Amino acid sequence: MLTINPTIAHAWDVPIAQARDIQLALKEKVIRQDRLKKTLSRVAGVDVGFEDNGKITRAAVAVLDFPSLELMEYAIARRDTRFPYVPGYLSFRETPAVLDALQKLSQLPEVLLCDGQGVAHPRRFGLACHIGVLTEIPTIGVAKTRFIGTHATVPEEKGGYVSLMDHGEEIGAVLRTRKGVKPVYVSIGHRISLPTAIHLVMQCVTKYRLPETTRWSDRIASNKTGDY
DNA sequence: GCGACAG
DNA sequence: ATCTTGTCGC
Repeated sequence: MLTINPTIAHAWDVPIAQARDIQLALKEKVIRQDRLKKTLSRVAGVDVGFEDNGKITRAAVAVLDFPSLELMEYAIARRDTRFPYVPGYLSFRETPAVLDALQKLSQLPEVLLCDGQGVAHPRRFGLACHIGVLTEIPTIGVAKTRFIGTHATVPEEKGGYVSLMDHGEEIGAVLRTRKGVKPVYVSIGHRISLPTAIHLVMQCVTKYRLPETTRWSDRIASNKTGDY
């Protein structure tokens, strides 16, 4: 089951200024080194969607067997949306529902790929970090578009990548998961190093741009087509 | 002051 | 995120 350290648990329905304080306090808890199982057997993806013009937040977690990437289990959770979308504070809008979904799983995943940034964030505490620090599950941020940072031209071949930089600091990697597709933005969430995160994301990719973990959670979170 | 801005 | 059709390219 999912247990959150009461020492770091906090309110979600807070003003932006307080959300910022929470980020500044929790960013110190982020572990940027590998603290995950050597041999993985369960990897998961999490994504969030909305219903009723945004009134309802819906989170979906898809757990896949590793390395076969076959869907093993999934969970969906819905709750009233309480926080607006404000760049830099996405986690305050989406995390509550994500925690609910994780709580429904029969077994927690050994690593979780999140749909958004990890430390590639203005205060180095994006969605993936927030979910990771609260749950202690190793997490990786896999975003479809850039939020902050600059980078050189990304090599065209599959698996090619360059550092995502911000004020001289490496905050992530811009990774070409397939030849001829737009790259994805990978960053540390919690309990994993960037090299390991990049490698793991590639291990979760088959024939599409996005890793299977996020493809499954996307599909489940948005009630789309697909058998599962 | 003027843009940029995860989902 | 979500609203939405056809269309260009491999």
